[in-house]
Amino acid sequence: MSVTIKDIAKIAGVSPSTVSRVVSNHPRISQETARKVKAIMDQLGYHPNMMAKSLVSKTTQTIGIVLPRPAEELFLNFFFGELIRGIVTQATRAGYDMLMTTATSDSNELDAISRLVLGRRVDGILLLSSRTSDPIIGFLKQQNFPFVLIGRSDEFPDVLSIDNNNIQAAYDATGHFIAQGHKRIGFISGPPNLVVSQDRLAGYKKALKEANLPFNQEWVLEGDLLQQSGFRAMSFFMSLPDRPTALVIFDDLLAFGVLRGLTELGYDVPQDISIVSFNNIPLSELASTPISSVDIGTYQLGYTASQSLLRVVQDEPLLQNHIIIPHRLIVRESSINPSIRRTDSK
Amino acid sequence: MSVTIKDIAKIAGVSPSTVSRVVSNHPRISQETARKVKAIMDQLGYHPNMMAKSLVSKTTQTIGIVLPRPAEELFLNFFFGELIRGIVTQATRAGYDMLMTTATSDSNELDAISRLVLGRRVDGILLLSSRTSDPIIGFLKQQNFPFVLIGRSDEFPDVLSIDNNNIQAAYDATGHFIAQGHKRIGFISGPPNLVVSQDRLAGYKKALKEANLPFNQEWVLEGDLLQQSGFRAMSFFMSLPDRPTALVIFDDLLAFGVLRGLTELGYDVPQDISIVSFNNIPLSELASTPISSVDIGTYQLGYTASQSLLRVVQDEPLLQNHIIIPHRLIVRESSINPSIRRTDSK
DNA sequence: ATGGAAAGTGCACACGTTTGCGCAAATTGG
DNA sequence: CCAATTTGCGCAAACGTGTGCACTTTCCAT
Repeated sequence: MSVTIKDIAKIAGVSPSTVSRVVSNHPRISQETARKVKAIMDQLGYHPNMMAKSLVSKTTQTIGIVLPRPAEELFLNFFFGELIRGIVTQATRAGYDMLMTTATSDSNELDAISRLVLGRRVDGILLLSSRTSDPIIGFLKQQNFPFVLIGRSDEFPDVLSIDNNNIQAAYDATGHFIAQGHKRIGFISGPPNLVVSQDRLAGYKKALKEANLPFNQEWVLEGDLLQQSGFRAMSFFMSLPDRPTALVIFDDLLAFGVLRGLTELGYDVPQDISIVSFNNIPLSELASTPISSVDIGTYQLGYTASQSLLRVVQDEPLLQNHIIIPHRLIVRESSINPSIRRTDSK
Repeated sequence: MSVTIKDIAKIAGVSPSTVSRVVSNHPRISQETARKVKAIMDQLGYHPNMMAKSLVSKTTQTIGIVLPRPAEELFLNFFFGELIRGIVTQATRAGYDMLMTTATSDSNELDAISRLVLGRRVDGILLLSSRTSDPIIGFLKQQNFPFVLIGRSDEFPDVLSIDNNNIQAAYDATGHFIAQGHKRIGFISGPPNLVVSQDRLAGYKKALKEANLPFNQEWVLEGDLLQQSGFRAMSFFMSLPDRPTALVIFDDLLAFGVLRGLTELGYDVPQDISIVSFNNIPLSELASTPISSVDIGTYQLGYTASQSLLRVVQDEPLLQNHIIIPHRLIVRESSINPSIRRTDSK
């Protein structure tokens, strides 16, 4: 049995209300009573029961995140760990805890969310990925429940969101190859239902167009977030009679798969084929050929998202509805082809 | 305002008690009433308020984890993401959520724990790392609060724990070099206050001893969990007049740092120096020289720990107090030195 | 028919807090 | 010195749910 406010009250010879007011530093409590009650609390090791507190205050000091797919697939990608690192750091600093649950399949993700929301377990929700069409957003809006989206929603443009400018990011990455004189640039995309996949594809197309390079549908493949699909995409590209000389790849883990496959097949990176990818996980620079990658400030993304959510939850004014975290192309060996360079400078 | 049990009761023309019994499938409720009440619940979209439920049932359907250090340092290492992946997957399957918080410094970790425990926010706690001396364990035991330790406690041998046999693991890794004829084998350890660091060091010593190789204190360095310290350790080793030909390294991330440093200095792995490390993060095989690593079943570690904890929480019998997850040395290029091989087979 | 058990439901209280309101005592100002 | 205000505290209700107990009704066996 843990010690309650009533126990304290009884011993201190005051009413439970008074004890409650002491813990919440109510102004109309005398110095003396406060001291006496606090002493007893310390002595008995009192800690407020958060469940009771939440029940009446209708607030939980907790934010929720729902991992968008079975966690198993998800955490394989370093990206999410980094995101969560940002979130939990900020939340903790602000005195909030983080409740994490996961959908066991794509279909019951909404169930998982409503368990948290309608069960009043959390004060706000952080959405970790944005799909092109997402019933969850509609649900949360309808419930008028505080949430922040990491990513972007085309369906609901007024939703609070933290994102990168992924169009620009892909534009930069592709432009990096164009500047080197590459004419045949392929693209390995992410899951097609993610907004970020579409944005990066759009940036790729935009760069090609501005450089008057033809867009070749055969040079665009879909991947997921795992190495294997990078490997598969690579195999396909290399089997083409007219294959690209450079690849823009949706994610570092995919790029690792591509790199590995190319090496196994005896191709040289960046000599035979150059690659650049996104997210810049810490190990990109430690690959057999250090991988050029667009750093999207993953940690910052999570940290800022948590910060915005807590602002909303606490009814503080939000400076802007959409925050863009800056990106930066980190050029490493995988995307600098010396031979092409030479051709250029001639 | 969300719909409560009372609302349902009023509409259905029954008492709140009856509704409560319907949701919990109490046997002594007539089929008819149950159907009627359930229909109304569906129609109004009833969801039980978990806070109220927890208050009376004294159970939260939640397990807690406290990240042992500031989350920032922690998640940089892939290991923890993998661990959490195992935990959250199992917990979700069992119908539990996971509450995550973090200590903002080493000193207030106990505060973070007691917030969860004494605030009755969680039903059980998972301890992610085991230090040689840890006040948290004493606290939890004294509170008689359910918890499971990932690792091992020498102070409290009866504590429920999930661990690897790290002594054997390091013994195997070291033995792998000894078998190849290496005589000068160095060791880069982890944080000295972790039990796992000590175990692996012990396994290393044991292997040396059995092979009648001298133990050289100069060849044992302490690192942390980050690349940089791997780099530093490597620099030191290479500056020695009489330096090791093989290194056993506490963690993959450290190994990445070592590998990178060696490459930068123009040394060849495994020719000039062979390395083997622990944890086998997915990227180990994708390093410039694929890194040999002892796979400790990280995901399994988390999954099993969560499973054990939930058993305890639900008062189910536990089959054993200490579970050992098997390890396996994955040999890759970084630890196979062809030249030494040749010498051996002659 | 009759007694006893079983089924079905409601009452009232409990869980540990917060908070509006009321009241007495202390303080203030003219 | 008295009225008006302020200060300090307790009462009681509320938050949404669970559950022991009692009560009525139905069922079954004798």
